[in-house]
Amino acid sequence: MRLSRLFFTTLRDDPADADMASHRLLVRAGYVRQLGSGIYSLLPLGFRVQQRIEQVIREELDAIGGQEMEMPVVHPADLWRQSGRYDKIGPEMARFKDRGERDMVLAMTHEEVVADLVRDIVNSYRQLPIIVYHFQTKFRDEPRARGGLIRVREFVMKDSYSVDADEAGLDRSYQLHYEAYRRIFERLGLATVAVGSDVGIMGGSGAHEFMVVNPHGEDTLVLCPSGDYAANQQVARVAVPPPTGEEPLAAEEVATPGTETIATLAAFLDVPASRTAKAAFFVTGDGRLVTAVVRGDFEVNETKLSNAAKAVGGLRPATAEEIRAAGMEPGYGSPVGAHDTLVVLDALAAASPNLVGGANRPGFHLRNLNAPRDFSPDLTVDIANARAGDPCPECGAPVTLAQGIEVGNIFKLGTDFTRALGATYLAEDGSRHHPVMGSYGIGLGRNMACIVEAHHDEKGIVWPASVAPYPAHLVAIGANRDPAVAEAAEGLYKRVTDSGVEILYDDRDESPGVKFTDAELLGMPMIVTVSPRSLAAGGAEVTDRASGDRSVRPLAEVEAELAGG
RNA sequence: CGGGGCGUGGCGCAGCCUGGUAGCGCGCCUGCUUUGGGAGCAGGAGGCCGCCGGUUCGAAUCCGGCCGCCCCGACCA
Repeated sequence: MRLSRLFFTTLRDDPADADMASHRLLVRAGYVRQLGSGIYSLLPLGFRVQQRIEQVIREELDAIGGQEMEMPVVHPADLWRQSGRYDKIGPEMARFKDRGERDMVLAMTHEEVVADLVRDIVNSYRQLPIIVYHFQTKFRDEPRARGGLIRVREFVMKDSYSVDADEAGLDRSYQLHYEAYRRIFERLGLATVAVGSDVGIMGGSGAHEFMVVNPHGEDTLVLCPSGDYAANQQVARVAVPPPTGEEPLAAEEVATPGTETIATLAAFLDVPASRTAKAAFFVTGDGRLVTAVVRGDFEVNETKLSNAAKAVGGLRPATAEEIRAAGMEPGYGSPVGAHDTLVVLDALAAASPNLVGGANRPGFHLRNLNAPRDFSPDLTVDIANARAGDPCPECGAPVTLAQGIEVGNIFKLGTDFTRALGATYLAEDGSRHHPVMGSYGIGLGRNMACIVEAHHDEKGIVWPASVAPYPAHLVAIGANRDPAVAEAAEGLYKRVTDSGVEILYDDRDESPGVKFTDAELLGMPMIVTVSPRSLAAGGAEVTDRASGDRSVRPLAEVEAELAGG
């Protein structure tokens, strides 16, 4: 591709609205342009990178038996009503009516379509298992786009779906994807950590997210330094140490004026926050009051609480009136004497005797609070939010926290969708079952951005060879005043191109400085310079973009290497 | 949705406070010179100052409303 013809432009200045390196560089180097908030065009260079990422994914999914297909972007709303998600999903799903006044949606994902196809096509266990996938545009009306290509509203995603006869089959398909994802991200040059994650609106029995550690990441990861444990903080377990053997003491009320926070309470009584109990109050989407009790030195993890309480429609903080209506006092609250509320006690708090907790009377707390003696929890489960330095739930070493960007995810869906859509198959013994599904996603643009995050320097992008839009960038210097340069560069370009290998060729009438700067900004793995100087030295100067190593090599040798792919 | 910031030529910005009819750098076009690290000289093109309304003799500038974009938070396969 001749740069003189390429539809692109480089920018000398950073765009004002770009914060992240990937955003800055992809715009400056002419790979992408923004059209609206969270909506981007891929220019020819960016599109080629996306295609190369796509090809890596395609190869690895084909290798585990995946079959590529394509499913529609626009779905009838009825399909989503059948799965129950039409009402479950909020305004992030775009909805519209077609000319016949029929409700339609822009698909955020394709579980429904796969389940619908399975319903039509699969009759027998002999047809299973199946892995299908496609690369398709998604539109999700995110509340806030951010970080350039990191969180956008319209994007191309690879989504694959496994359909198996039973849970054991799902486990195999899930494991196949897990391993394929490892290989994919390895080939893309992304260092990922697979973390256990929340299943969210998908339901299902298990999920992992493949995360790239990055300070701009939107998720917080809990990582064991020895690699024994990695989880999204949303679901990260908090270890419960063995009982101390401390005997429960008699509860006693103590006046604690003006201590509505754990910090003021601990200071007033001169006890560590870890010897207090914190009550937090929420209301579920269907109007139930949930009282969560964690140790005072922890925060409530709302995801874990919401899952434990099976909160329909999520949780919102309760109002003071709602708390008082259940017999509790904001700022001095505990489940002692409470009524009409689901009490969820954190496992660590349950294992911590003699805490200071609210007396449900303004200005008073209770010393030596102990469950179930002083109140009866409906549930005793882990609902505390993991902190840096907490012991790893596997090995006990202190965990660290890091921010991460989710570059891929895998979900065990189970039979929710096939059940809802009424897809069944006949087993060997003639019994009828719902196929078991899994779903697996990778966002292409986000991966492109993460690759740039991981592979750039102060001069520009440094593409890994696996995804570079072109393997090499040929720069002709002084071609318009030295016919030998023009002839050598044109000849090299023509013969390499004729061999079937496309490279970038800077044939523009620009100064050497501009050409070198652009070549480094654009980031092809190899920069080949042909100039009077290089010819005098015996050929073309070859620069490795990543290492900066340079050498002058005979034209024929460079040509052979490029043509050889 | 809450908080903050920003909207002036393709890009980056100044001008706004204190109203008087728009400027700088880069880029772009033409010519000459230059040619291994974002060249020089000369000439030139290009702006509904986000939109609507108001105040005023006069608005990029002051006032009101709206729209858009970015960041933090809320939210989130």
